[in-house]
Amino acid sequence: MNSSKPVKQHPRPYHHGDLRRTLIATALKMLRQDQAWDFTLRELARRAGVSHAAPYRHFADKRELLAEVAALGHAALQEKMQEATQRHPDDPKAQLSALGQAYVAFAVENPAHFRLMFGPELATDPRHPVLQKAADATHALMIEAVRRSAAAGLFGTEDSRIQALAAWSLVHGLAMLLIDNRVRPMPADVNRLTAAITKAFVQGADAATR
Amino acid sequence: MNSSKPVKQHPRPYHHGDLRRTLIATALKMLRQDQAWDFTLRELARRAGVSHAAPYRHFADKRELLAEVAALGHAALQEKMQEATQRHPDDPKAQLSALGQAYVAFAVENPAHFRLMFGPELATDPRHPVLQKAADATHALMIEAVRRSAAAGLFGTEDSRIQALAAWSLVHGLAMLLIDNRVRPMPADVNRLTAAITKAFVQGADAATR
DNA sequence: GGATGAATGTTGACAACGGTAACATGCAAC
DNA sequence: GTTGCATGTTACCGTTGTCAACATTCATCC
Repeated sequence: MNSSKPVKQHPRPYHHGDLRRTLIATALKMLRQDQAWDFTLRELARRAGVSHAAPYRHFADKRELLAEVAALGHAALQEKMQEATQRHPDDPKAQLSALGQAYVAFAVENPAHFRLMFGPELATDPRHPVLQKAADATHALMIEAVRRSAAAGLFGTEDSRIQALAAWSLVHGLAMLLIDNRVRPMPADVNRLTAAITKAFVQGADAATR
Repeated sequence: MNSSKPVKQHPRPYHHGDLRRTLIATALKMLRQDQAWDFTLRELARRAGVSHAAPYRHFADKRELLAEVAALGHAALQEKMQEATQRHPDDPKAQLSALGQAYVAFAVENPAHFRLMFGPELATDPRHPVLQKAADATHALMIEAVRRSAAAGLFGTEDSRIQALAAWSLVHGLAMLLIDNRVRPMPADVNRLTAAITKAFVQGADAATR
């Protein structure tokens, strides 16, 4: 019977209650929809249903919000990478290849998020340790995989840090070229293309050891 | 000898006279100085010594100006790439390696320009054919070099388009990771690092043919 | 050689943005 | 219940990209 007192339910909690999470979730949604990370903080607030100044109660500024979102992206990417390697428990070569494919696939599926994660707007300044740590963890996964391959005899005697950087560069560059529409027409079966390239890389490294 | 009539010389041509070129030149200067391409159109006008609306007499909007600047970057990069290949007239392997090094060196020396050239802000929309053509020409140089190497027996039987994409991805990714400070500490001798990686790639491809 | 029109530049306006400050509201603890 | 703190809102600031209206110069034709 509709008491006259405002119920503390869905309709309009005068204090949103969970804005921080909502803002991040909305930002993720906008990343997916607009394929661009340069949305407006005010637009974000609008979609979250709050005033344009509300976000500032939870984030110092726009960059801090974006950094957090980017860090989440790294977490998701890392998960995909680990999943890919675990699919080939005893085959370092296959692991490395699968890792690369997972990397590129993530970028192609989440282009805006990927660009945000690696873009210069957040990368160059040292003010966001959250993002820095997340990015380092991604890098570490790459290095680890190459180390395992090296231990299994791949890569010959080359410095494994350099080989790791080469592997990372290869997939990172491919991802960038693909999502920036630099490779046209964008191949329908990106997976096959990526597989071909990563396998060629591994094979080359393999052959070079002999 | 100094007629009283306003000479059409340096001091203050009430009509700047060569604004278009000046704007582009100033933009290039700001790219170099600020290491960022997101400067303000108004700031650009200020430095060029004109009012904030003057640029609109020469460019439809900011993106058009940026597209032109990016296209110039491609031209410069292509020059460096060609120069590098011509340094090794009869050695396709060395050519490919030198090309890659030139590519990365350009990126490291002109990070903001490089990011502008390949960034999504101008790449994804089809509205700037100038830039599109310039970028395609860069790509073509890459393909050409790989084709020559393939003709010389490198790469075995692999599809040369795929190998070209792999080579491009490698150097592009390395460039991106370097200028985004993803590889830390930024190695003082980037050239040695790049040389090691490109040579490893060529050697791998070479070994794979046998 | 003066009128005329196209280029080119300037001023002033607009909405939108990121960010801050002052004020309002609701929850929680004494 | 009062009181304090977290959280939300409104009002404001300076800046930006862009446009429209006005001003100035230059080339051209009678």
